Amino acid sequence: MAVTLADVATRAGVSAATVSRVLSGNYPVAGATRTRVMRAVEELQYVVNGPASALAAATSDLVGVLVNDIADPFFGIIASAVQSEMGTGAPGTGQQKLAVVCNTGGSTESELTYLTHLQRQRAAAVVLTGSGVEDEKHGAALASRLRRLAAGGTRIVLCGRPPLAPPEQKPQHKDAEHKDVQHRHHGERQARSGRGKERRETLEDQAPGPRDDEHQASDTGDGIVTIAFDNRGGSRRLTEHLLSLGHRSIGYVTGPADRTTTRDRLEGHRLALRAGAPELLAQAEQFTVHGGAYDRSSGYDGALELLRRVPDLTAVLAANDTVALGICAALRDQGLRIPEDVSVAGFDDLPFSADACPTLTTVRIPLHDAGARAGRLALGRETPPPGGVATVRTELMARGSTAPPSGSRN
Amino acid sequence: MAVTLADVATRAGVSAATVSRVLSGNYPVAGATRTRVMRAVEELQYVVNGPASALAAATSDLVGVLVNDIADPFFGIIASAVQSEMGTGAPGTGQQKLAVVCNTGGSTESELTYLTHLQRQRAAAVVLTGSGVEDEKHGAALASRLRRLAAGGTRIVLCGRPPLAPPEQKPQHKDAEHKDVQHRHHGERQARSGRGKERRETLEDQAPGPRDDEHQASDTGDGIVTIAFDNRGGSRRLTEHLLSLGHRSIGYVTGPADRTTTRDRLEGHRLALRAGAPELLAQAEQFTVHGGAYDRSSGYDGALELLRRVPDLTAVLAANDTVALGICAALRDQGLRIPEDVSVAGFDDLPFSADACPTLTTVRIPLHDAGARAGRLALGRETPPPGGVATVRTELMARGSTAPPSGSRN
DNA sequence: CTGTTAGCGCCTTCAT
DNA sequence: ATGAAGGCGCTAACAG
Repeated sequence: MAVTLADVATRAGVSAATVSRVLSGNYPVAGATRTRVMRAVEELQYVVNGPASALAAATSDLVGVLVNDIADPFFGIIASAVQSEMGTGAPGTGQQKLAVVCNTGGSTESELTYLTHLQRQRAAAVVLTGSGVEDEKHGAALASRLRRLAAGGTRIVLCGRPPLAPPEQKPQHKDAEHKDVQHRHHGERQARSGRGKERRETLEDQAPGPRDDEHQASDTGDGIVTIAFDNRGGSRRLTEHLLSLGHRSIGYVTGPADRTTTRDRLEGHRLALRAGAPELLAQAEQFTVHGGAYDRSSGYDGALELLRRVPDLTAVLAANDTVALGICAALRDQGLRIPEDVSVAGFDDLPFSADACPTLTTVRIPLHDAGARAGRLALGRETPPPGGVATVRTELMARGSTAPPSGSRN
Repeated sequence: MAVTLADVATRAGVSAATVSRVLSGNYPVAGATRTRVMRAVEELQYVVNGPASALAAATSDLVGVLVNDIADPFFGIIASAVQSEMGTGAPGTGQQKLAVVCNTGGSTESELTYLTHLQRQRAAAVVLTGSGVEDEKHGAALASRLRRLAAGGTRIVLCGRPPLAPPEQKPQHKDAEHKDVQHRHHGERQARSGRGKERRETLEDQAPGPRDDEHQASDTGDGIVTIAFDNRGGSRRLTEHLLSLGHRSIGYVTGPADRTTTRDRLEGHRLALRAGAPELLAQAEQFTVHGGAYDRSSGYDGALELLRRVPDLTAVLAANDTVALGICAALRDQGLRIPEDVSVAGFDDLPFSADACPTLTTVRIPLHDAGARAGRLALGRETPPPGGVATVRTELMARGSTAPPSGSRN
C-alpha cells in the first residue's frame, strides 16, 4: 500500500539498511549515496512507518503530558512550557521529542487510560500535571502503574502535585482514615499517610516564607521526579495578608474536595488562622464552602452560599483565580462592591487576573518555569533535585481586590 | 525485557493467537479460556506493545489535534471539546480513540513536523484548529501533505480555518500577488487565490447576517472536512454595532498579519465601513495597527500606537479578547475611561470576557460546539456537511465596554 | 562505507 | 474454538 523503505532502497539502488542509516543520520554514509537516497525519498514522498520503526528500535520519541483540564490556562501554560523544551536537537536528526498533551478531565479512569496508552507506545517520558486525586484506591493504582512505567525506562515527572507516597506501606487503620476525611478541615487532621510530623504545631514560630520541607523525606528511589508547588505557603501568606488588613470574617470557597491542591491551600489558610487569629478556627467550617470544581460557577454559587451563612463577610478566598472571578460576579450581583464591601483573592495569577475587575489579589505560581523544568527533567536534560523533589516558590500578588474592611455595610 | 504476548500465552496455557483474540475481543473465544487468559494478563501486568500491534494491524487509535497556542483558552476549549467526543465505545473494547493535542506555537515548521509524526504513527484522524498561515509556499506544502494523509486513510478536519484551496492551480502571476499583499488592507484586494468573485462589491445590499457562501465552491472531493468560523460576518456586525452607536473614529489592532483569521476579521470590519460609513475607508490604514500576536502585549502596544496616530479615537476593535484586555490596560494607563472615553471590543467571547473590567463587548464563537463537531467528524460519526464545509455562526455580545462616544474628552 | 541477516511483538489467514 | 506459521516495515548487529 504505502511506500516502504524497500521501495526507496530499490529506487536509489541501495539496500534498505543504507536508507535507514541515511534517514536516522546516526551512521556514516557516503555523500553521494546520501543525496541519491534523499532524492528517492523526495520523489516517493516516503514517510517512515512509526510503529515499525518503534518496534525495531524499541524506543519512541513520544512524551505524554497529562492535564486535568486543557481549557484551563493553568494547564495550558504548563503544557506549553513543557513542550517548549522538547524542540532541541537539529530537526533532521530525529532528536526531537514530541510532546502530546492528554486531557484527563480530572477523571482518574481517564488518567489511567492515557497512562496505559502511553505505556503501550513505550513513551519516552510522561509528565503529570496539576493536583492529583486523593483517593486511596486510585492513588495506589496510579503509583504502581507509574513505578512500572519508570521501571520500563519511561521517565516520570510530577508537576504541581505532591510526590508519590512510598510503595511498601500497606493501608493501615482504615477507620482512622475515614474519620480523618470528615474532620480534615478542622485543622487537626493527621499528617499525610506515612509521613507524620508534629512540627506543624510550632509553625507560629516560623517566618512566613516558603516551606520546602514538607516533602523532603519522600525520595522513594524510584527515579520519579516531582516539582511541587508551594500551595500551602502561598495560601498561608495570602491569609496573613487579609488578617493584616484587619479582616476577621473570611470566607473560603475551595476546589473539589478530593484534590491535593485543594487540601494544601486550605491547610495553608488554616495554618495562618491558627497563627494569627486562632479564635477564628472554631467557626472555620462555617466559613468554608466546598466548591465542586475549579470553575467560575463554583465561585459564583459558593459566594452566594457564603453570604447566606455569613451576612457580615468581609473577605473571600478562592480556590483559584477562575473561582475568584465567579465570586466577584456573585458579589457584584448582590450589590456589593469589591474591595470596599468585600475583599476577594484568587490563586495562581493567571494572565487574566491582572485585567480583572478590580485587579485580582492572588498568589503567583511560576507555571511556565515549572513546566519548562518539568520538560527538561523529562528529557533527562537536567539533573533531578536532591531527594527527587523540588518545591517552587509562590509569591503574593497584592492588588486591587483586597483592602481593609470598611466596618460598615448596607 | 517487558512481558509479551507469548509470556501471557505460556502462563495461561494457550497459544499467543488465543491471547490476541481475547484481548482484541473481535473473535469468539470460549468463556473459560477467556477468563484464564485475563487472569494471566492481570498477574503479569501485561500491556500490549503498541508499535508491534500497530505494525501488524496497520491501524492506530491516535487522533491528533493541532493547535496554535495551547496556553490560549481559545484552543483549549476547542481541544477539550474534540477530546470529549473520543470516549465512545466500551472502555475494554479498545474502541476508544486517543486524542493528543499538539502545540505548534503557530509555527508552520512545527505544524509540518507534527503532521509528519502523526503520519508516521498512521493516525486515525487529525484535526487542525485555528487560523492557518497565509504563506503560499507553506499553504501548498500543507495542502499536499494533508491530501496525502487523507489518501492514506487518515481523516482530516479543519476547524476554525478556511478550507484548503483546490490543488491543481499553479501559482499564477506572482507579481500581482505581491502587490496585493501591500494593498490588501484598503478593502480592494483581490479575492483569494483561485476563487475570484465580484459579488463582494454589492455587499451593501445584503442583510448583515452570517455569510456562509464564501467557501461553497471549494469541495475538492478529497474528503477533507472543514468547520469554518464566520469571522467576517461577526466582525462586520461588531463594526456595525459601533457605527450605530455613533462612532466615527474607530481603531483596529489586528492579529498577526499572515493569518487567515486576521484577514477575515479585518475584511468584515472593512465591509461594514464600506456599507455604513464609506467616508472612513480612505483613512482606514491609519486606523489599523497590525499586532504581532494574539496576545495582551500586542493589544497594549497597539493601543498606544493608535492613540499616538489618532488622538481623538473613540473606539478600538481588537483581534481577539486577549488583545482587547491589553488595549483596555493601555487605555486605563493613559487615564482614559472605558467606555466613557473609548469603547473597546474583542472577539471570541472567551470565558474571562464577561468578567473583564468593564465587561467586554465581543463576538461569540461557539467554540465548544465547533470542536465537538470536529471530533465527531474526525471519528466518522457524523456525516460531513454538503460540500465538505460548514460555517458556524457567530453572535454579537454587546456588553459594558462599548457605549456611544461622549463627544468631549480631556 | 555498504549489504546481509535476523529478529522486534503482534495479528491473521489457514489448518486442525 | 484453538494452534501454527508467515509477515507487517524497520533497525541493528555482523560481515565484507
